[in-house]
Amino acid sequence: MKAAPVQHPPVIKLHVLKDACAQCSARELCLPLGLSDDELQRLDEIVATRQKLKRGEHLYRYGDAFSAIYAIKVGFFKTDVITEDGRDHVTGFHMNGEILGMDGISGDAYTCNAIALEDSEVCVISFSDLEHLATLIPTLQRHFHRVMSREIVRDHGIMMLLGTLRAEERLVAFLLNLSQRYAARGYSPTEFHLRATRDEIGSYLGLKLETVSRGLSQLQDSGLIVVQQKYIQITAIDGLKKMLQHTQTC
Amino acid sequence: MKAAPVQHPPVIKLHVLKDACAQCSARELCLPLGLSDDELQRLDEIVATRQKLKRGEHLYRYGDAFSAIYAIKVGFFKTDVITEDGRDHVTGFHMNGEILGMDGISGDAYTCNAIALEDSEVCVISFSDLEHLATLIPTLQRHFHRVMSREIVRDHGIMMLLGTLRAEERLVAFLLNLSQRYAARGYSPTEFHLRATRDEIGSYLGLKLETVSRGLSQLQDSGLIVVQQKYIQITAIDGLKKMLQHTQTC
DNA sequence: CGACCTTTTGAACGTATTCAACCGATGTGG
DNA sequence: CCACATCGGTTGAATACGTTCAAAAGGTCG
Repeated sequence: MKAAPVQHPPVIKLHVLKDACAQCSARELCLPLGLSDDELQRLDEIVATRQKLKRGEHLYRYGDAFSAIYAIKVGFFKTDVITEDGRDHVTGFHMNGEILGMDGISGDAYTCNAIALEDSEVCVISFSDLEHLATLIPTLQRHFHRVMSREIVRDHGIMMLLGTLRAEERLVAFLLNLSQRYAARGYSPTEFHLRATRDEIGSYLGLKLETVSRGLSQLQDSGLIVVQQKYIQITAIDGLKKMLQHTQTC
Repeated sequence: MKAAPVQHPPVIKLHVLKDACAQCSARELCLPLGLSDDELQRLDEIVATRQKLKRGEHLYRYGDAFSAIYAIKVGFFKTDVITEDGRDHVTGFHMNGEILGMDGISGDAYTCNAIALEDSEVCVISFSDLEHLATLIPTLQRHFHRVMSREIVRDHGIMMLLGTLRAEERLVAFLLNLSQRYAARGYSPTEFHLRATRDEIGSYLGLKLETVSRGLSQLQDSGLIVVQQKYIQITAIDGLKKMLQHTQTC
């Protein structure tokens, strides 16, 4: 709910340097991918502000005026949509290097809520600035299009999950997806903390929280994972993968 | 199961004029939206070819090299994704004015199949040409971003549908969505032909074809619609809408 | 006209949900 | 520091919903 920042060039130069894209650990997963040093610096210049959020805070809300997209620097977010009749549905979990807010472009207002599930920090990228810069740096334009396209492909995957998988398979797909994304960030692919509650996971997977809980217990009983509250350890990743390749019919 | 059609681009130049965006009935829903006459013409120039497809033919397949997006001029398409283990899932139904192929941008290959459900015609838009032109025409760039964003928002809506609605509610949402899109194209919002089979609708909605059939019969018995095979008449659109607003819990 | 595909409908079944009780972890204030 | 309240998670039993299996009717297209 802050007012749009006035256009002072940032005053604290030291922070800018240390926060710059070039120094960011998420660089290889984020917008700067593939840019030259020179181009990177020009992108840096339009990332006017960074914003910190405490656990539970909204980055933006459904209906807020759209003016920026956000790159997650550190932290973990969920996005959810709400229907007229009050039902809500988690549309995604998002970690560092990923871009939030692209849903807002089409109607000049965000169409979902983005909520930090742990203390987080994002880079605020003015969308009009980004579009302008994209006309000057083809690599940036192309990469931004890839990022949007990747979001579409991701959504198709979730639709498939929701449309064709059974409860336990959905959980497995969810865990493997997290595992892979943690791996891509240099974290352990077999050991991590869920930041989301069973209820949030259930909403994301189209299941009730009890079903999520039962599913996790069952995977543990099968010796594939170890669960302790939000702590997850994958003890047989191949076993999990096999559960998804397993053709049910015939 | 037909072999892919051989790649003759249509040779006939005279058609180009008559097929131009300015004359297209889908113009107001398509990429040209908001362009000046001059800009429109420049867009027209990069739409090198139009392509006709018979019912059942693939516009592109999963894995095909990506180089173009497609604007549907006339016709009706479905897109579906296929998993390693053979399950497939319909991710969308698409009508004139809508853009296909944006899933291919991120990985330089299409990630789903696009199949004509009736005889159709599309405009082939070279993506590199489009990106180039977008750097020159900010309105076009902005609008293309809106189109991609709209696709993301649409997908979120489907995820919500698949994650939270019951079988009959999914059907109602599906019918209302079609109704609204037909209305936007100047067709009757209360009377139309389904181009998809019960099986395809079921795949899209995460239901079995029998459930789709039963659901439609039930809506008919409730006096909300009339069904005759693929012909649908909505006799009480407010009644349908009420079914979605109805808060189930408390 | 006949073969095939799509759709409808019924009955039995299975999976996820609902309702409910309980447990454990976390956090707050006296 | 402990008692207590709260929130999140687990587990069981009954229920409901959609699926599966099956048969038959209705369309469509060669």
